[in-house]
Amino acid sequence: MKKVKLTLKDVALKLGVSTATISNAFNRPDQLSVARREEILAACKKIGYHGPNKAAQILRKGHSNIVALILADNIDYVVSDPVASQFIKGVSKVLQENHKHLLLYSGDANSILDVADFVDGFICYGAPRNSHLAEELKQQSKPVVTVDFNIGRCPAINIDNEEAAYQIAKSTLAEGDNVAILGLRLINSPTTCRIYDSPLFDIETSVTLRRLTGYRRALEELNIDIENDWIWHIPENGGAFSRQAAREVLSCHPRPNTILCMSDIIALELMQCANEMGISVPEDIKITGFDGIDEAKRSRPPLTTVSQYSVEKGEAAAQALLSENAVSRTLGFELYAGGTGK
Amino acid sequence: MKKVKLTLKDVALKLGVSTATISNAFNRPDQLSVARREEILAACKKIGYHGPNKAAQILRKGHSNIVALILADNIDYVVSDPVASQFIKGVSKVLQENHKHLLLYSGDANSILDVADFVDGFICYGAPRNSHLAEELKQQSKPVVTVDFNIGRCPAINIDNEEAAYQIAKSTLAEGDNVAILGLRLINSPTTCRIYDSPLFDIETSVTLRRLTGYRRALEELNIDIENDWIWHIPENGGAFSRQAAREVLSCHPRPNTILCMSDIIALELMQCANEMGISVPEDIKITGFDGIDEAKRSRPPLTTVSQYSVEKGEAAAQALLSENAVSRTLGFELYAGGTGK
DNA sequence: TGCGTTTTCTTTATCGATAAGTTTAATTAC
DNA sequence: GTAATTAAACTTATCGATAAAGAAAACGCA
Repeated sequence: MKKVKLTLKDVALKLGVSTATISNAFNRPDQLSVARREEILAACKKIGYHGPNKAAQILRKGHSNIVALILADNIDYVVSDPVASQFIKGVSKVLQENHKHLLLYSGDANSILDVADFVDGFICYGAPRNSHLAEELKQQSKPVVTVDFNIGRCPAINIDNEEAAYQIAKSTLAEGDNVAILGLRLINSPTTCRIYDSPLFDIETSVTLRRLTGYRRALEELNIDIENDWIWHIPENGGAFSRQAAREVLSCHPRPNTILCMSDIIALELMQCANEMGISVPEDIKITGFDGIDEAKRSRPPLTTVSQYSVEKGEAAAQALLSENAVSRTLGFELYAGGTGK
Repeated sequence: MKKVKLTLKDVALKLGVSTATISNAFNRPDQLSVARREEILAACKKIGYHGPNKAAQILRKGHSNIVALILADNIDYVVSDPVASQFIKGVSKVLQENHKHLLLYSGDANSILDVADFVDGFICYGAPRNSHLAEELKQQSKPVVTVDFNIGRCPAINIDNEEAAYQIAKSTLAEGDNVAILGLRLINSPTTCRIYDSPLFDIETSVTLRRLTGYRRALEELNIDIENDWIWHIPENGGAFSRQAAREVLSCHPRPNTILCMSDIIALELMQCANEMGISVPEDIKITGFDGIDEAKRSRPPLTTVSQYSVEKGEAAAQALLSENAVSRTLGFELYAGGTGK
């Protein structure tokens, strides 16, 4: 058994035709007779030539069928987050249908230039916290689609975070409520804390700040005041960070009777804490989440939250990238009336 | 602003040196004087040349820094599965540390030949159900690491599924128990059902069959008989399929007092069903899971299960792929005594 | 000064294909 | 039967780099 790698040239030589003909047999059937084509393909199979080398094709053709999905956060964090997972699911589904491959790329890494030469485009999920990367994205000549933020010159997929937050808050709150907010990534701090007077992130790139705006609008309409020490900043959407905020807020005197959480993970952690501390939901405190992950539906009582259609978001992003003249889209959301908000 | 793509040649011409020198400036610093190198690098930055084209490098150098992670199941399913997510997390961590990129590849797709020409190696997570792919893997000339199964000629990362299942069963069961098993992927059926006399999958490639063997060993030691109609097959580790099995098993007369589940997802679904039906855990039935996902620890009562170190598994797989002379490894596990098994 | 060695840089073949442009063969037209 | 047209195959420049081998300059040492 020969272990040598066969090339187009070898095959051409062996079959006594030109390399162009072999190449055409594989990618341009109209350039040669059907009989010859089948003959060649059969011969290739026989001698173990599996088709043109992809690396060479990438160079020559200028595209690779690889799409890079840039995750603003660490990959290792993102895959554990149900919302992001669902998004990836949607992306990968559409890519597979179109015979494209998915390169998972962390925005933490230095630069997208590492892959820009060979991928066919970028989907960027979440505003990069690395400003360097944001700049590179803007200057990309390859197609780019942004999700949950926009950079102007390319299609963006969003939901109306402000409106969604407004609605969930409005549907839960009642005049006279004593409200706290467990926020996600509001200020530049690596630890969980109240926001006090810290400068907030840029509302242009931060989905969670738009949610805050929505909450505030609802609060205003109900004449409820909320001060900054009733708003928590949680740096990452994970159990440990959320747990600390949950403990703090539940230990307050007086304890708020309504807590708006900017993610389901946070809300679920809060529910568990409440349970451990003997506080009943929703009798003692009302809780709302955001995202609509599966686990929220399995909790007892089920979490009152906003469903984002994360899978559809992924699909929309991938479709936008693959289509020639895609436009930005704002996708819908849906209130999910669980049992924790009334 | 010129929009042309600069090449090594252009740069060389502009700077009045050879292409080789520019190339060396970027990848082989020892081949030219420090002064010249800095001069060149500075000039490149100035004219907007960001370094050698990666597509061309891949062809010429024969490697790409891309590692393909082949998922036996659909990607879209896998990213929603906590165990797989944790695994991916581990893989991506190690790859990032080594400046490699991660290509997520679904085993459902026709063939790995689509990417074999340019990736540096494969990590295959779970035995491919597509036998075609299994064959291709065996014949790969690129490095391959298998996880949760082995194909002989390349390093494999496993845990001792049989022993783990044996231990969790042994620690939970008592003589005289009336036992059912909710199994995962035991027979070739797309629907949830009891296994009856259907032929089981191959124990060589199926982790869950090894778990079954472990359970059986424990049952034998306790003189507990179990018949095939007390063993369910669930085709995928997801809510809907599990729910059906859960309903069925809980509706049996007489109802088993101990149910061994081959995944935490299944066990959690079972707990929820039990709850809805007014059956208490562990008073009325004891339940064990398998995997040790986070949600299992958050459930009430926490699930009694076996923790696999999925993240570590991912790390080990990636390390094995990257190291020259890697060997197969069997990783450890740990019993997690929740409140559902005693 | 002369000869061997080392450093620095250049020349050139090569990685494996594709697509535009040509040539040759086959078909149709009249 | 010959010109015009179409189909089928071939030639070759090119995609953008790298690495081996070679040339030139600089250096060391008697």
